[in-house]
Amino acid sequence: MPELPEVETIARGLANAIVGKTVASVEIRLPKMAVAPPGVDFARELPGERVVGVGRRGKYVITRLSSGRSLVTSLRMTGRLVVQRPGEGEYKGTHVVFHYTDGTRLSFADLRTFGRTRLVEPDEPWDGSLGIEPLSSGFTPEGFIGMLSGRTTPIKVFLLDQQRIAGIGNIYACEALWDAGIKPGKPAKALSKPAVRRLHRAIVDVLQRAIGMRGTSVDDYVDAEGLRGGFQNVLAVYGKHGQPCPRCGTSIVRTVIAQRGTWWCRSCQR
DNA sequence: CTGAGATCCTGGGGGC
DNA sequence: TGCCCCCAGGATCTCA
Repeated sequence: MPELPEVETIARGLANAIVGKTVASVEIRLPKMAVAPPGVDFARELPGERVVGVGRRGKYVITRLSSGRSLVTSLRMTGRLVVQRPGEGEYKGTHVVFHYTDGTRLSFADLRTFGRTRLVEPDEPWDGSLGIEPLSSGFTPEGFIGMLSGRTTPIKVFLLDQQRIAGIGNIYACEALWDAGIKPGKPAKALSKPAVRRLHRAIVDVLQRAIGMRGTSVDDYVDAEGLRGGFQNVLAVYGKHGQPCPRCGTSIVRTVIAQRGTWWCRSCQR
């Protein structure tokens, strides 16, 4: 499931691969996957648009177009954005295909069809409810302490709330909490200031390390070139039910918090 | 404001 | 071997 590091890796790959290309046509096989403002025909409006940049906000890939419009793509759990050359085979569950004038294509595939790509007008404030970027300079330890104060919600639920911090999903929430030695179910307001500082550092550190390894492929995540990431090889707790904690050797447990699988060490996460 | 629960999907795992 | 059941999981919506 693509989270911030995976989406960052995809966006960087796309920036290398499709900036400067011009859309020739768009094939929409599953209409719900391609969303446009009322009265705008997605497939009809895009031909002729040139890709001028690709970036990321939270878990969204943002493709900026020459008209000033953007394509905002959410991959959810099983979405893939892969650049393909003429003749390359299709991914299963390919629902939207952007064909460029040079013959290459960008395939948006998603087995579970939860993903969406949305055409956004130049001034449309699409990300108003998204929280702070955890790798931005605005995300500070002191600011994080303020965000958590008074909140009774479990710290893990807080980390997953995209309206607070944008981009953290289940994998990196589990890994950061393990790194900081914090119990996932602990109420946010009950964390000591040193614990919040450790968690702040752990979040930034785990996200940066994961970007360095081009993301985590536990399921079917691949980057814009169709390649798997490497961070699944260094995970400490995520999906490690019954295996020894890398820090203390205690068996990792799996519990459920807010309907989500949660892996952690009962011994060194307090 | 806050939180709980439903919803959307399909592949894969468990049970038998 | 095969069939059925159930479940993961991010974002969004409704409801309390």
